[in-house]
Amino acid sequence: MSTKQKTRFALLGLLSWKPMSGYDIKKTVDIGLSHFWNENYGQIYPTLDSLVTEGMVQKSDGEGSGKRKRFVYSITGRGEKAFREWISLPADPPVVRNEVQLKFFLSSSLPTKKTLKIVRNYRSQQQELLQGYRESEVILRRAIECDEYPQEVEEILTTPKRRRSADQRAKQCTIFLLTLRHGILVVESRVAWCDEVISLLTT
Amino acid sequence: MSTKQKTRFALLGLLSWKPMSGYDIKKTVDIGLSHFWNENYGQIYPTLDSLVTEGMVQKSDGEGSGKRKRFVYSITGRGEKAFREWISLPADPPVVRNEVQLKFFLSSSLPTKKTLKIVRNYRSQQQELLQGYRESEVILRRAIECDEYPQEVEEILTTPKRRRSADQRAKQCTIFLLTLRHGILVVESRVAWCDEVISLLTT
DNA sequence: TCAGACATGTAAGTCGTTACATGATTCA
DNA sequence: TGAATCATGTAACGACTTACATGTCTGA
Repeated sequence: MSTKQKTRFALLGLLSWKPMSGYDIKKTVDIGLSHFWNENYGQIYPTLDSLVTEGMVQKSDGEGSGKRKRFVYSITGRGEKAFREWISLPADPPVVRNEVQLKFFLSSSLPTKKTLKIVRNYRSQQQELLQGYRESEVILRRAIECDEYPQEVEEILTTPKRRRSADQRAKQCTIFLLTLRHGILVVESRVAWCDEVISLLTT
Repeated sequence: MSTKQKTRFALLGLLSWKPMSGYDIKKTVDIGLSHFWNENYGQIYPTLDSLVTEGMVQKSDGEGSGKRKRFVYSITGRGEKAFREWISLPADPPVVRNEVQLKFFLSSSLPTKKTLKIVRNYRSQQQELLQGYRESEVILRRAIECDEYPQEVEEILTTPKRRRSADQRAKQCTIFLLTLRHGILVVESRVAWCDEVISLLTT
C-alpha cells in the first residue's frame, strides 16, 4: 500500500492548519519541520496548481501589484476530506538508504583509520544536529510551561481561521514538542552508535 | 558537497568485495544490507552498463547458453581508485522525509484517538523490524564467537578473489555486526519514542 | 539607493520505482 | 512437466533537485 504524492498531502495538511502562500509553506517547513520533512519550490508551486485544478484548495485573488502578487491558498471541504482519508491510511515504511552506513560497511577492506574517519565525521554531524534540537526543546518546554510562545512558534502554530480552545492549543504544542523528541531520541541513538563503534575499533 | 549517483558507487563498492552478476548484487543487498540500503534492477543493469563504458568494471563473456547468459562484473583498477576517492568524501546528510512524523504532526487538529492510532501502528512496525534485527544479531555474534559462518553470512562476506587473513575476516564480521547494531539502536529509539508518546497521550 | 527578504514560477535533468517481457536451469 | 529460482533487460512513469529567471517591498 504505497502512499505516493507525499508533497501533495503534505501541502494539504499544512493548509488544513491555516491558509498560506507557497512561500509561507516553504518557510514553515524549513523552520519548523526540517527535522522530518523538506519541500522545495520546484514541487510546491506546480503541486498547488494541480490541487487548485482538483478543487482541493482555493487560490486567492492575490495581494500586491504588478507581476509578483502574493497568492494565498486555503483548503476546501473536498481537500479536508482527502486529507483526513490520507492521514488514516498507514504510512509506508521509509525507504532506507543511509549513505554513511553504506560507506561504513564498504570500508571493511580498507585501513581501520578510514573506517574511523567515517564514523567520527558522522558523530560530529549528528552531535551538532542534536545540539540544535536540544536548544529548541528547551525553548518549547519553557513556552509551554508559561503559555507564552515566541514568534517562530506562533508562526507555525497560529490558526487565524478560527479561534482555538486552550485545550487545542495545548495539544498542538505537545505534538510539536513530541516530533522534536523523536528527532532527539533518534539522533542520540546515532551518537551512541558512533561511540560504541569508536570504542570497539580503537582498542 | 552533494555526492550523487549513489547507485553507481554502491555497485562499485560491492564489486570491490568480489565479482558479481547484477542478480547477485540485488540478492546481496536484499539479504544483507536491507536495513540501510536498497537497489532495484531498473537501476542496477543500466548502471553496470555505464560503469563498463567508463572502464570502471569489466563484464565477463557470459556463462550459459542462448539469450539469457549470466554476466559477471569485476572491478578494474580505475574502478577501485574511483571507489576509494568516493569513500573518502564526506557522505551527505540523508534527506529527511519521514511520513509517519508528518502524519503525526498534522494530526494535532484531529481527535487524539487518530494520533494514537498512527503511533501504535508505527510502534508495531518498528517492533517487528527490531525482532528481526535482534535475531540476526544473535546469529552473527554466535558465528563470530566460534568462527563458523552460516551460508547467508558466507555469501555476503566471502571474497574469492584473494585469500583473506584471519584479521581481515574478523574485521569484516565486526563491521557487519556493527551496521546491524546501528539499525538496532535507531529502531529501539523509535520504539522508545512511541512509548513516550503513548504514555503522554493516554493520561 | 541598495541589500535583503519577500515572492512566484519554469526548465532541465537526475533519480528511482514499477511493471512488464523474456528466457534458462534445476529439481521434485 | 510444471513450479521455483536464476537471470537480464527495458519502457513508462513519477518524484525530486537544481539552477535559473523575474519581480516587489521594506527599511537602513
